[in-house]
Amino acid sequence: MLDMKLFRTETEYVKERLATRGVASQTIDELITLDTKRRDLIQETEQLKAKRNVVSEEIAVAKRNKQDASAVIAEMQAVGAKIKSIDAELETVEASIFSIASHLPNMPHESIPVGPDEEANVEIRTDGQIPEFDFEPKNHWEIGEDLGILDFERGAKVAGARFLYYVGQGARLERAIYNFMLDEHRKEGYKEMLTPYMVNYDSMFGTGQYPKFEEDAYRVGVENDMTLIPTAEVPLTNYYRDEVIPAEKLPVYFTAVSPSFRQEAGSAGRDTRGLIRLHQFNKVEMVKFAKPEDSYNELEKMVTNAENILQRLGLPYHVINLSTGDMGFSAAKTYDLEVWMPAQNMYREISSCSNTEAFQARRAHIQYRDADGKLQFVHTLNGSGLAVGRTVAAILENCQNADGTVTIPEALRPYFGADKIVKEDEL
RNA sequence: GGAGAUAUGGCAGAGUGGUAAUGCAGCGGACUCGAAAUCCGCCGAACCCGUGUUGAACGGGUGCGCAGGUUCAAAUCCUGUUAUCUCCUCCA
Repeated sequence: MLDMKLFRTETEYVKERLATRGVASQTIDELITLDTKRRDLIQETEQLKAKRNVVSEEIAVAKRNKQDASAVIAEMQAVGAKIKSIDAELETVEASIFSIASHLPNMPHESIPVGPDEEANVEIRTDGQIPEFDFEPKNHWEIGEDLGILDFERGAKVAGARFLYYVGQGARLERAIYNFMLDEHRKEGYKEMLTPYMVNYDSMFGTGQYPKFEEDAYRVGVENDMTLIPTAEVPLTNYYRDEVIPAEKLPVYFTAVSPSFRQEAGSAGRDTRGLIRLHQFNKVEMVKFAKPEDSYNELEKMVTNAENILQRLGLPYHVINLSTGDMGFSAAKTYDLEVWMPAQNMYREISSCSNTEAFQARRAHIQYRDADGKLQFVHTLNGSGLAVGRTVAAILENCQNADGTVTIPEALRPYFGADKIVKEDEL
């Protein structure tokens, strides 16, 4: 959520910045009209309430003195009715303001490329050696199925398309990867957490998924409305919802592994095979709460933390700065890490690190007291470190051998307990 | 799942229809070489609106877990709801 004051005071600037994210300037005009209306109504009702307070005191005095107050009371009944009708009107105006404001995306940071879509993204740097094969490299799902460590067929039977079983060494590889990632992040100062996998509406609102993207999430429960988390960012960021974080604790770093549940509405037909696009996948997440003046420095450090995982695993990748058109709803600036996938001969997203500035903090009411003791919104950041399923896919493809086995990256061997994946017994 | 209790500033804690006590903490001062203790004073209920400033102030409204309702007037009465605690039930 953006600061209403900004719309009033910096109207043209806000219009210009939000236009880069596809927000029509009429929407801002409408918002400002409603805001003016709101403030007029507030003044109107508050004057009447001030009168009511004064007269109520007079009535109290009269009653104490056993005097008749029925004439004044009758007069106040009319005032009360007027207040009620103005307040009702005010309520509808505020509801309109809320429904517009809560659907507006964050303002993009000055340093990001302007453009309508991913074509405008800018590559920042590349790292790692793209592997050369003296054989035709296989897709990761072929490798996984041939080795008997990924079972998509039975996943589809038991749950549906875009679900799978990891089998034997596959399950062990997944576990090795997220244990490795969590240990790395713990060393970098992140507090390891385990979070709820279902959250309430307010939490989904706080991080910006709701109300605009309700169709992307899995809603469960009839009596009490819960949502399966689409990312651990939601429970981690909402940890401090409606709280004031003591300034000396900032910055706060959290990390957690969790499943992420996504409907993938609108991506029918894309990435229908393999580990790239699933309704349920594991992800190690990083979340930070920082003072505004530190948040962009913290973003750079977070990207470094995600890159470190790829470097330790020896996976080639590049870092891109997302354009205004490709960025997520809550983000002011986002770096994506894309890992090289040999079989597809292209980079695929494996991490996304964003600074949302005060956008989420304003929705979720997460504050701290600055040096003057004033309440300020913190800045929140989130990043994947990394998507575990896609990491499995990248390892299978980049580390595959001609004989169909897969070599385990050095850093993972203590976690995996072997140096290569060999064919599983048939089940 | 059933029954009961509780929810008020940073903390503790009064307030059963007339418009949020008090204590601790905090800030300033007196006393003191200094501190503690003591005494005096101030401040404090996340917020919103207006005038003003740009991080001075003033005025008004709101605010007692949350959302509604009754009333001229609600922390107080009514309804719903959430969280916590205790007991029962169930369970890993």
